[in-house]
Amino acid sequence: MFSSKSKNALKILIHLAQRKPLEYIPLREISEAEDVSLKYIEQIMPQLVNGNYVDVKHGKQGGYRLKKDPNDINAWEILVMMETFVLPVAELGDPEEENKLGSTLKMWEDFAALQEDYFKKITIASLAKIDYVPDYVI
Amino acid sequence: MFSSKSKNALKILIHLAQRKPLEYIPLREISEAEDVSLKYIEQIMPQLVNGNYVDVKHGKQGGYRLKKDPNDINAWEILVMMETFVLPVAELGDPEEENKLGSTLKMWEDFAALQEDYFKKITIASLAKIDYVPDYVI
DNA sequence: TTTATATCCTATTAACCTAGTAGGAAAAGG
DNA sequence: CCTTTTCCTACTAGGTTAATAGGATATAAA
Repeated sequence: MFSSKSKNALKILIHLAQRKPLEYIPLREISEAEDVSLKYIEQIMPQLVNGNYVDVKHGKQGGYRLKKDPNDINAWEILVMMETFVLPVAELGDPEEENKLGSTLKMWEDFAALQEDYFKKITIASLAKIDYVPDYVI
Repeated sequence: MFSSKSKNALKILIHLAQRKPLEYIPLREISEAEDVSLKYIEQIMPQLVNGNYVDVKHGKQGGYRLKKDPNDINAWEILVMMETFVLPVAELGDPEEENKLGSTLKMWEDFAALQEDYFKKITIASLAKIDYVPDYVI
């Protein structure tokens, strides 16, 4: 199961993508619109800032805004950033550990690839149902 | 991430599929071969019995044996049986909850279907690399 | 009938993770 | 200086998992 942090991070990015570009949106508005507590949402934002997905402005009239074209953000990178693990089983990646999976190794590897491909094809723009996106050159 | 119960349940079924059919295999042997503690494996077996995948014989010369043709057991049904949740997000299934997912709903639904399809196509026989399986009519 | 072998049942522990809450500091505009 | 807003850090409660453990029960073989 994906965490509520992942789910909410996606919802936040979608919300920002649907708002007027280049305008700073305070968390209070997102919190009310998406029905997530302000305090909880506050914990998600630093990662989105750190990942260079959003821009911050402090103080009055401040808030967050998208820093990238939503066509250039895919769901997979957000999940990877927010989740502790995105692997179907912990053993993958370490050849020593992978041995323990025996004949199931390929099944898990192929599934991991399938999952990654699936989410990489989904963009924030497509989720936000945006057709045309103005310049995001900031 | 899938639990170690799921991983081990699959490995146990594969082990049984690779052994001589109709013969009872004691857990001690599986425990040693697959490097899982006897006590831990003991907790997994009741579910496999309950799901009608294996047959039990108590006492001396007892143990477990496959009750179904490994070609007729797929990985998905084992995962569903062993995991508390197999959904990518908890909201799926309940229309009220699904609303909270907003425009990400379809993404999660489609992924759930993709995952199910993927694992349903994988049989214990294929994992065990068995070509021909004798009668499992018990 | 005894003994060794096996499963069965139930409890417990430790570790980890997550979700959500909370308080107050710092930044910045008006 | 006041208000708005983010930032930082700590905390708590709850749930889940992995793994261990002890002893009861079943059964075949000697």
